[in-house]
Formats: sequence, C-alpha cells, structure tokens
Amino acid sequence: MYDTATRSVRDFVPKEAGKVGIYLCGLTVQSVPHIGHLRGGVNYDVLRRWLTRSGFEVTFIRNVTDVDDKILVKSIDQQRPFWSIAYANEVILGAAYRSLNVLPPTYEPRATGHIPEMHELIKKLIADGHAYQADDGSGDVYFDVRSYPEYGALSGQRPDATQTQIAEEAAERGKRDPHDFALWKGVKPSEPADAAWPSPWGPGRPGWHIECSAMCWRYLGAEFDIHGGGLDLTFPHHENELAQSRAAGLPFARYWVHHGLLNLGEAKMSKSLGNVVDLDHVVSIGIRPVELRYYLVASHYRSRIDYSDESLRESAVAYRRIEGFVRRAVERVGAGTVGDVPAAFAEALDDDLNTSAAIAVLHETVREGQVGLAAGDDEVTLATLGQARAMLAVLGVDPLDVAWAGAGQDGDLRAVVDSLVALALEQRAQARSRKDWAAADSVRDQLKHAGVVVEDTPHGPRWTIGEQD
RNA sequence: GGUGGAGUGGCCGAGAGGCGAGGCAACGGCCUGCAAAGCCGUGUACACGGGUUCAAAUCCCGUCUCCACCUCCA
Repeated sequence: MYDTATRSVRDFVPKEAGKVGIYLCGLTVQSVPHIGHLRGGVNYDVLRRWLTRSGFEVTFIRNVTDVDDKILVKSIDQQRPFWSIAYANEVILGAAYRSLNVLPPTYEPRATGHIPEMHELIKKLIADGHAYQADDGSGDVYFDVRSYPEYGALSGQRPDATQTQIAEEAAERGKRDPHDFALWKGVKPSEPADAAWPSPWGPGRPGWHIECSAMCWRYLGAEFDIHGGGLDLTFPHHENELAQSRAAGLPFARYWVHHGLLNLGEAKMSKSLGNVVDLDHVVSIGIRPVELRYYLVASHYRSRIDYSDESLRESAVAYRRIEGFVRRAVERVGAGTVGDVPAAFAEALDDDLNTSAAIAVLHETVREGQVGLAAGDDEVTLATLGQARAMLAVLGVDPLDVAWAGAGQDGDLRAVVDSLVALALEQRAQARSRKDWAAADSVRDQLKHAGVVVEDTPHGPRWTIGEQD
C-alpha cells in the first residue's frame, strides 16, 4: 500500500497477524452524497473485499459525522432539529452505498455517540500540556500545536510556512497560536441549543477532528492498521487527528491511505462549489449503478477522475461486454462455481490495489471465455466463467450478485416477456425456414423497436433487453 | 508564498530503464441469409527542451500547463 506518511509504497504488515483494522473517514451528513463521495466508499469496499479474500479478518469502521457547523446552520435556517437533517442525509447515503453494492462496514459509529470518549482524550491532552481552555470565556478548548514538535509530519505542512487565519482573529478567539485547532467548542447563543453536551469546560460540542480520534480508539484500539480518507482530508483533518492522538499517547494508524478526488470540469466535485453529480443524475442518463461502480473502480484509487457523462458511458460499454459474456456463458453452462482469481489479477491488487491492471486481466479472461463459448467448449467456458466471476466479486460488480437484482417482480415479468418473445421468434423461425428474409427481419425489427434485441447463436436465438427506439 | 501530485495514441486509462496493459471508437477480415454478439488483424502514444545510458514514456536538469491542500470538504 502507498502510505501517505512515508510517501512510498510499503509492504503491508498488520499489527496482528491475520487481522486488519481499517478506519475510513466517512461523510459529514450535511447534504446528499455526490459520486465523488461514493467513489471513496467504493474504493475502500474493494480494499476490504480483497483483504478479506486474501484471508484477513477485517474490522472495517466507517464513521458518520452528524454534527458540524454547516448542519447547525441548516438547522437554524430550516427551523428543524440538527439531528433530523443529519439523519435524513445519513439514510440517503446508506441507500446510495447499498445501490452500489458497498458492503456495510463492521460498524458505523456516529460522532455524537462518542462524546465521553472525546472528553477523556481532551482531559488527557490538557493534563499533559497539549491543550488549553481559551481564556475568553467561550468554553472553547484548543490543541496546542507548539507543544507537539511532530506537527506537520503527515502532510508536510510546517506551521511556519502555511497560510493561516490572520493572527488578530486567532487571538480574538483566545488561541495562543493561529494554528491551534478546536477540540471542543463552547455553545454560542446563535446556535441550536440542542446541539450542546455538558462537559468539564461548559456545554458545547466537538471540534471537527476529535471525533475520529475518539472513534478509532474506541473500535480499533490505541494502534491500528489503516486510516483512510479523501486526499483533501490530509491537511488539516488527518494531521490534526494524528497530532491529538499521538499527543494523548496513542500510537494511532500504521498506514495512511488517501484516495484521489473526482473532478467535474476544472475543479473537484464539491458541495461548496456546487458542481455536483449525484446518483440520480447518473441513473437519469441511462447508467445503472453497477456500471457506475465499474467506472469508479476502473481508475486507480489514487488517480484523479475527471468525470464526464461521456467517459462514464464508454466505461459502461466496457462493462456490458463483460456482463454479456457472463450471461451468455451462464445460459450455456450454468452459473457454475466461483473459482480462483488468476495470479496476475492477485498481483495487480497486491500492488497498491491496482484495479486498472486487474481489470485488464479480467478482460483477457473474458476474451478467452468468448472463444470457448464460440467454439462450444464448455470446459473452457465454465473455467473462465468461474475465474471471471471471482474477479468480478472482488471488484463488487458480479452481474449475478443478488445486490443488483431489481425489486422483486422482475423475474416474473421476465418469464412473461420470454413467452411473448418466444411467440414472435417462432414466426421469425418459420419465415426464415422459407427464406422469407423480409418477414423474418420485420419481426426482429419490431422486437428491437420494442426494446428486445435478438441475436442468433449456434444454439438458437437469444434475446436481451436493449433500449427502446 | 508553502506542501503534495499530474500531463500517455481520436477518447478513457495502467505502467515506470529494454519486451506496444486493457477498454471505447475507427478501419479491414472471419462468422452470419442479413444482422447482432464474438473472434482475428491494423495504430509504434508518452507536455516541451536538454542530458545520463548500449538502451529513456520510465532516471537527471530546466521550461510550460493543470490539479489538490494550506478555510468547510471524500
């Protein structure tokens, strides 16, 4: 894995043999997720699946941050409790993950559920001289950056060299140094009263970073294997998490994994910039969730994705080729058993989770399978199908995965359509047998117009749902 | 200003000193009554300028362009 802390690819050695603890910074549920957020979820889902398949017992924690400045602003604006806004977005996020076949984490803790753990950390930091209460009566508690010489080690940002809020403003807020960041924020009159918890420093709420330190500690222990998140979290969020955890005596994460961002146009997709594409948009242009997932996985996790509808559509075509093979093969030889993954595929994923290279192996296997299928070689078909499905399962895009099945009634409907199409195909077969090509083609054209694509195979015609004219 | 990263064929996208990843599109062929699907073949691409080397997309130096972070961000 590439480790941000050392800026190099390092052999992955877990803290405890055979076990992996992963913490992924999840979302602040201030609004509905866009596909850039979903990319992160999908990337770590593939990592998790691969580690699991490689024999590790994975504990995967992905948090939800359910209290922050923006949620509180919305709460005031909309005259609704902050928690109802957070929860509504959390539910939508969960549905989006499910529709992309992102497995549920081992646990999904919420920030507001871990106030006592945060207090414990803050108390320890104050006791050890790494944090202090602002003397402006605000009830704010700050981490003292100057008390921690290692500050900046993760991101390479040295306090002296960074831009920061002007010194006077920092001083007004009672900070000793402009770089000091809030561990605890005293409640303000302008903020919702129910977004405050009692604390030794007065009623208030968590600063942005302390929640993750608390939840990592709570669920993965003082030291754990992998901490993940988006590239944009490296600084200040992860730098601050690391500083406050280490200063509190926790060894913390052994590897830092950051995934690349998804750009739309010239800039990263972001809630604040408003250049956002969400799952609904993707579906509205005729792309299925499984195809979006394939698109997201087809790029290496550390690369930037310059999103466009066009590249997404092209990627979907590539996926349909794979899917077409799987379905044709299953019709011939049955679903078979999911086999082993080819060595080249495993090597690719073992090399910093190189999903692009892994997908190249998948395509090669599919081509081999197509040849077997065309030659009527069921042995080859079955073997390649098993391999392909093993690879597809790791990537989370196996077309036969029940996760992609529709809402129940499709199976029945398909049987109905099948018998209707069979009637039409019978007519076509009769026309063909008397070499009445015009009549035969007319049947095929009409079916196509209705959205049923007919293709002839050595074993007779088969049909699939295409696009209606 | 500081920190990190990127520029690969018509497009997407891996790779990182020698052997043309893979996909999409295009063109030619095979198969087909015609299609569809599939298969086979065709493209010598690595921002620019120098350098190192028997050999550079890959290493070094310089230049240009772009992105992210330094404020909330996946």
